[in-house]
Parts: sequence; C-alpha cells; structure tokens
Amino acid sequence: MIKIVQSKKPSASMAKDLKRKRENDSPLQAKRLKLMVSRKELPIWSRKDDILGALEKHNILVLSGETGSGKSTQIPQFLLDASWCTKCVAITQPRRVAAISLARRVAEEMGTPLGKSSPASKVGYSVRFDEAIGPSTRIKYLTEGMLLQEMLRDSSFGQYSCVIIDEVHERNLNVDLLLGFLRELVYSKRRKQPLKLVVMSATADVVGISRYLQAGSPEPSSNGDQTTENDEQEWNGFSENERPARTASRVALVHVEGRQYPVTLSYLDKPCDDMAQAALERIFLIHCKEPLPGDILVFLTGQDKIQQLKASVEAFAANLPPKIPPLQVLPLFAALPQSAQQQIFQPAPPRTRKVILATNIAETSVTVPGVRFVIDCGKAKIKHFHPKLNLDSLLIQAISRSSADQRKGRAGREAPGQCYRLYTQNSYNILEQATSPEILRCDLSAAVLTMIARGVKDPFRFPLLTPPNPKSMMKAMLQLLRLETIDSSGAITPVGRKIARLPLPPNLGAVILYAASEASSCLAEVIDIVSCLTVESIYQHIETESAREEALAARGTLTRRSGDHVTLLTTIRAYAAESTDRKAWADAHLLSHRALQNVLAVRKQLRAQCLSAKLLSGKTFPEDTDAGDPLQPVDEDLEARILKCFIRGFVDNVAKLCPNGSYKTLLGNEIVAIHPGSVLFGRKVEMILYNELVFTSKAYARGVSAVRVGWLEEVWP
DNA sequence: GAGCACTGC
Repeated sequence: MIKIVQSKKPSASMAKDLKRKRENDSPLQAKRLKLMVSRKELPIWSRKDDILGALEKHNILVLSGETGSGKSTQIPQFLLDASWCTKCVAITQPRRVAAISLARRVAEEMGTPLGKSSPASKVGYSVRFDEAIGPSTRIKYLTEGMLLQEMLRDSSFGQYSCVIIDEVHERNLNVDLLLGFLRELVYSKRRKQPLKLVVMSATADVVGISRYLQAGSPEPSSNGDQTTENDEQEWNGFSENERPARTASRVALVHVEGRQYPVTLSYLDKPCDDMAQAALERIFLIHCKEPLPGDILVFLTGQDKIQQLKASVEAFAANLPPKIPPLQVLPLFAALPQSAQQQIFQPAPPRTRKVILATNIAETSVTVPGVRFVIDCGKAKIKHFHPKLNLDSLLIQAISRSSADQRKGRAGREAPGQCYRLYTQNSYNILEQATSPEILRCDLSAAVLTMIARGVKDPFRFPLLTPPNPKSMMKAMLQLLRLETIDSSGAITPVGRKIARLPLPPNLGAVILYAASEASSCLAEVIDIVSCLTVESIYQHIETESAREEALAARGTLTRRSGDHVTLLTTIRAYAAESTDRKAWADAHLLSHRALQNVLAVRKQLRAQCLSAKLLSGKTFPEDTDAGDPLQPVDEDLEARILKCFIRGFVDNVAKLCPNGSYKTLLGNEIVAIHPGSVLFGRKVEMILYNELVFTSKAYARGVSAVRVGWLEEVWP
C-alpha cells in the first residue's frame, strides 16, 4: 500500500501523513514479522497450497485438524490470497471470547490494526453488544448467532466470498442451522459468484458432514440421493463462464495434523463407586510423587461436588508433612464471580501446586494455564428437553469419547502430561463416540421459527445434518401456532416476522408483543423483566448458610411478594436508578454487577428493536422510567397487566396449588416444586406461573410469580 | 421442603 502511494509522488501533506502512518505502523510490522516465524512452524502452514488448490476446484472444503494445527488463525489469511476471494471472509466461533481473541491475534499476524481503530483495518469481529468492523475489513470473526442473524437480513450473503464454520464438532444448534442454509446457498442461483464454504472440525470424523454437504449439490451425488431434475435451472442465473465447472460442486476433504505434547493415559482397574474419594487419592498421589511445576485440573460434574472436594483436599493437605509443598485449591465454574475465575490465571505462590476443580467450563470455554495433570471423572451434567413434559432435565451422564479425549488434551498444551481417568478402559470403550448434537436435546421453537423466517416452507422436510426428533418438531410447531407466529398453513405471520428478529426465544418475544398492545401498555416494564430472565442469574453466588441469610436481608427491600417477575423489575430499576456507584450498590445487595450490566445491555438492545419495529406508540421510551422511587410498590393494576402478558406467552407453564400443598401443572397434571432460589419458595398461592421447569432431583419451577385463576380466564376465555 | 452443566442472538 505504501508503495502505491509513493509511486504517485505524494504532496507534502500526504508525505507527512505517510510518515506518520509509517511510524504508527512500524511496531505493527515488527510484530507481524516476529509472529511470522511461529506461523511458519504451524502444521497447517505447509498445507496452504493443498487447501487453496482444493478450493479452486471445489466450492466446499471440509477440513479436519486437531488442536494446535493453527486452522482458526491461518485459513482465513490463506484464503485472502485466492483469486476468487474478492470480498470478505466470515469465520464463526461458538463463543464471544474466542471470536474476539482470534480476531485480535490475526490482526497482529497481518500487521493491521483491529476493527474500528483504523479505516485501514483488515480484520474485525462481530459479537452481540460489541462490533469492530471497518470499511476495509476482509476477515470477520463472528459468533454463530450473529451470522445467523445476518442471514435473516441478507439471505444470499452478498458481502462474503467465503464462509468458514469453525468448531463444527461441537454441533451447536446454530451451526446445524447454518450448515442447512449454507449447503443450499453454495449452489444457489441467487448469487452472482459462487459462495465458498469451509467447514472445520477438531475431530477426524467428518465423513457424515461431507456426505451431507455433498448431498446438497445439484450434481448427482455419490450415493445418488437428493438429485434434482432442475440441475440445469439451478445455474440459469450464470453465464457459461460464471458457472462453476461441473467438478466444482464436489466436496474436498483435507486433514491436518494437530500439534500437542504427548499425554500418557491411565485408567482404573475396576469401577469405583466413590468418585470424590478416588479423585482425592489421585490428587495426593500426583502431588507427592511428581515434581513441580505442573498443576492439576480435575473435571467434576457441578458446583456442589467441587465445593465438597475442595473442603476435603484442604483438610487433607493441612496434615501433610512439611517437606511436601503446599496446595492451592481453586474452584472453577460459570456461576463463580469473574474475580474468582481470574485466580486460575494468576501464578501460584512459590513452591505451590495449583489444583483446579472445574466443571465442563474447562473443557472448551476456559483454557487453564500450567496444567500437566488431568483427572477426569468421566461424567457431566447434560441438559435434555422433553417435549411431552415440556421440561428440561439436567442430569449427570457419562460423557462421550470425544469429550474424554478433549479433557485429556488439556494436560498436553504446554508440556508432556498425564491423564487419569476415574473409570475403566472398558467404560471408555463403550462411551458414545460424540456428544449428542444440541438439536436433539433442546426446545426447537426458536430454530423452527428461524427456518420459517428464512423461507423454509416445510421445516419437517428441511434437510439437516441430524434430523431432529419429530415429536420435538411437532411441539415447536404447535407452540409457534399458539403464539400466532405462524398461521394454520405454517406460513409466517407479520407478528412472527417481528418475533423472529428479536434476540429471544419465541415465547418471550411474544410476551413483548403482547405488552406493546394498548390493553397491556406495559412494554417498558416487560422489557426490563425479560432482560433479567435472559441473562445469567443477577444474584451473587452464595456458598454458606450465613451468607444466604445475609443475602436475603440485603435484598429485602427489593423483594416483592407477588414473585420473581416483579422482584426482578424492582431490582433492575433500582440498579439503573443508582447514579453514584453501581458496582458498590450491587455488592451491597449481594447482586452480580456483571449480570446487571448485561441486563441493561439487553434492555437497550430490546428497546431499540422495539422502537424500530414501531411497537411503541411514542418515539422513545419515556426517559423517566428509571426516575421516581424504584422501591415504591408496583401499582396492582400494572402488575396484573404485566403478569397477564406472561401468562399468554407461557400457558404451558402454569400450575395450581393442590390440597396437599404441592403444585400441579394445569396441562398434564405433573407435580412441580418452586425452586429454592425463587422469592416464592416456601409460599403457598392459588396458582403459579413460571419461566422454566428444570428437572434435577425433581421438577423445579424457576422464575415464579403468583397469578390469579381469574386472570387465566380473562386471557383464555 | 432446600439448589443452579455450558454457550449464544
């Protein structure tokens, strides 16, 4: 770029600009050259020609490459050199932090500023609430959900030459949907130039994915299915030389070796029935035998198990002989405050070994540094949606082999490591190969609405990589029909189109629309409550009995008798009204500052979307919604209007009090209990409405409010 | 009568 400008003989001011620019750029260039050395050592570096060659001939590439191959950072950069790559490259990530940190890294490798910081930036990212995209951005890292949202706005992806879907092996719901849409788009006549698709997986088992993508081809596929009679028509929009060569529709497969340190494995000889005891013994066997440095990462199922084991490790460590170095035990789970999570990144005190007791969060989301020993209990809590009972179960289950291998790999990131599996070799052998895809385990109403909004005529027949359970599909269709997002022919309604664009599950989206109606007139209040219901818990994590009492007292002024919905409303309004120090205010009330910030971010987004969808008669939300005294009781009539909106969106989630004191769902007559985290816990009211039902030790209703029988009759005459 | 794996728009 500098060369071009110079050849034009720049004027004095341009020369000055150029000098400044060069000075600004030089540290970036120095960094780029330094990083080039390590880039060239990546296993994927020598495969650049193979990969570009494959994409010259084929529109789809399936690339398998294990941890450390460098695929997530290098492939997008390789693609920029291809002649067909005239526009942007999109690359998706399952998590926000990954999207942002990869973009940052690739910007450094290319010697370009990141995102918005400079118009010259070639690399950017886009995640919810945070976007760094410039006019010359060529590589764009985004979360899967963001790309899906972009697709609802521009269904042909006109701004992209190539879309890369990374971490496909995790099989998130949004990835399965994206693959379904992209598979068609690659061969679609709606695009002037073909879209290239790269699908990347960390596991070598990609036969199913490539067969699926192959079957989307208008070419006769190898197994002969999915061949359409409209092959010629498919390419009608193209002139002869724009049409890809007939071979171009085939899927290319490339495998790249990973780069990891070796990890030695050991199993138990016979199954154990006390996992905590087995883990405790193994921790101290490692600690007393193995030299420092080398931290221990233990995979457990949940925070209760983590806290129990933490207590016994600390008790045992207190009685060790003085020549044994001390242990530092650190819990790690998502509900833990950020500051406590950060501790795992701090170096241990000298001569001390860290033991990190973690949930699944350490399997993919958080990389714990310094780990050379992994202890794996072989189990995890897995959520599963049951369409018939309309509840989620959250039960401890055996993990899959790929999950066990992923856990093992966490020991070999910095040096050779060891992995101790607290189960037998035979138990490992009979594990499922891969964790069941999310599409088989979740409520499909949002996914089906997305399909319909994207123009899918019959969601039951839309080809997905794993066909969902027909009962779940039926449940979702009925739910969408009931919420009036689709009509009886299955076509999307104007209301459905609005709901599909909201970043919410359809039932909460419907509640927003009801609240906007003139009869309800409580849109601002409902947006506040919905924002709270969609983020992580706004309450700080409580460990001890005394802390629980303290929390109840601290939050007392915010608690409202009608239940969680109005309590959340009161809380978020009081937080928003706090003008001096919100962090201190949150801490004083034992609330999570981070969660409350997220609530305000969601609220801002929902308010903006409601305004642009003209759901509010006025042009802005009244500035004074946060003014006045937020601790004043909510007017009874307003409270009734709010809860009636929720009843309409959540008819399935109503339960009545029985003579024996338990609650039974109106539809289905199933027993539900109020979750101990609810303000209604321990109370008896004639009828409850809840946000969700999760089966753990029993069916617990969460996000609960008291409602009147009469309201139901009003809402559903 | 006493509890909440993990992401994401």
